[in-house]
Amino acid sequence: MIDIKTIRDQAGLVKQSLRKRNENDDVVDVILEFDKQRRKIIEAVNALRGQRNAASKKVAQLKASGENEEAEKVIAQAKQLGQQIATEEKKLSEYEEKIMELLLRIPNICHESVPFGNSEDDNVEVRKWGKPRVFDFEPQAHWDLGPKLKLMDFERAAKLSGSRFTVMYSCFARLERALINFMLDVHTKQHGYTEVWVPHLVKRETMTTTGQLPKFEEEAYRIESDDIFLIPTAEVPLVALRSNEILQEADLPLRYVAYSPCYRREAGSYGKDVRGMIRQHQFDKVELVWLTTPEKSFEDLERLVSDAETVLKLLELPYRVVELCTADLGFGAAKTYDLEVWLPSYNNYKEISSCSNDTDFQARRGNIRYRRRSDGKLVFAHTLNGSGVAIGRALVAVVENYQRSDGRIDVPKVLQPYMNCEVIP
RNA sequence: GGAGAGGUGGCCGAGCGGUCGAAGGCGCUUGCCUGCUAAGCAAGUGUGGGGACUACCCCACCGAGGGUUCGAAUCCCUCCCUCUCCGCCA
Repeated sequence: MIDIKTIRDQAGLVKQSLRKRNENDDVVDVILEFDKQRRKIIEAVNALRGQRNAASKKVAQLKASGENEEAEKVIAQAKQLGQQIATEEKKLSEYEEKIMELLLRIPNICHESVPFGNSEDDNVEVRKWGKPRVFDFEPQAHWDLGPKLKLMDFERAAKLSGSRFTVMYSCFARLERALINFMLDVHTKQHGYTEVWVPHLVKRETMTTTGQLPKFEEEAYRIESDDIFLIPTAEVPLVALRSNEILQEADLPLRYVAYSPCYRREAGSYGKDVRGMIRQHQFDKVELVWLTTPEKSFEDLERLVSDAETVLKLLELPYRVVELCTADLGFGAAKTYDLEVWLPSYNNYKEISSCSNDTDFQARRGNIRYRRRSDGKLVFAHTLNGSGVAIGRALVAVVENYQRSDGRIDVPKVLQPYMNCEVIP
């Protein structure tokens, strides 16, 4: 959520940011008008309440000195005031609700460094690492190779759960688990993250903190009986972990890493990535989250990206780093880098990690603050999140990039201790 | 799921219808004192919102939301959470 003060003081900037994202900016003027009304009512309510408080005080005094008749008179007046206050308060809460509803649906303000663009085609490649392997045979896509090896089973997954699910057996199932452990170890041991184990079902409030709600409710799986949601990423519980808390500046940055399954309805992506396990309703991910200060957050984002890159480097998977343009930026993000891994089946790079600085957008929604040492003030923290990295897509990348002409798959060196083998199967 | 207890400021903890934004303690800040440190003494120390927009005034906030009342941290209702016991259970 952006600060209503920013809308008041820098309406132009907010409108510009919305337009850069290809969004309508009319909402800004609507909010400004509601805000004007709201403040007018607040003035009125405050004055009325002041009068009533004074009257109540008088009642206490009069009763103490035994002037009961006089007290009754004042009580009658105060009762009148109470009714007026009630009407004004009702109007006030109506405006406040309207403003909050709109505010919760406005995306974060793009950082000035974000390249302008109209679609994902305008994203900017920042750097490349590794060279896509040149095969001396026709490499197979994982959706062909996996079932052929009887290690991936899309048919039975569909029987159990419908489309966009996968069943895996033996070496592939173990590879999934190996990747999870490998990545958690890299981030905890090499990068110093704190490992967190999180709930996969969260409250509406928690989903609102990170920005999944209210705008994208149709994207989430919801358990109706309890109005509780399956997390679409561990970012949700990790960011909200410290909601409504006051942090110590000395403790910042807090850096969390968590493995979790991710559940996404993928509403509206009907034609996309229909083959294989690239786009699933359920997938595993190791997620990185930082809670940091406004002064450091953009610098920290570079660190976060580099931490995610380390995983791909260690796996020796060719990838590139792309900076998202304004039109492709996510709802809560002020700036985002995507990591894209080379996939032979796509003959292209495919997103495997997305690293964003959400600035104070989520912190304001979740009320995550810290006490600033320099002046003792409470300020909203900045939150960063990034995949470190997506497990399912990493598995696909390993399978496709490490395949041999005989259909077997070499196990990347760093995974061998986790797999207890050098080749699959 | 059943029975009971409870949720108060950065923390601990009083208050149970009016002068309570909230005693007391701890912590923190400043000043004094002091070879250093510790102790001691004194003062200060919540957040948010409105308006004047400087040192000022007002309003709200004692888990959340409703209600009773001239007036609620204090009474009533609903919800959330924590703890204890019972039941069930991976």
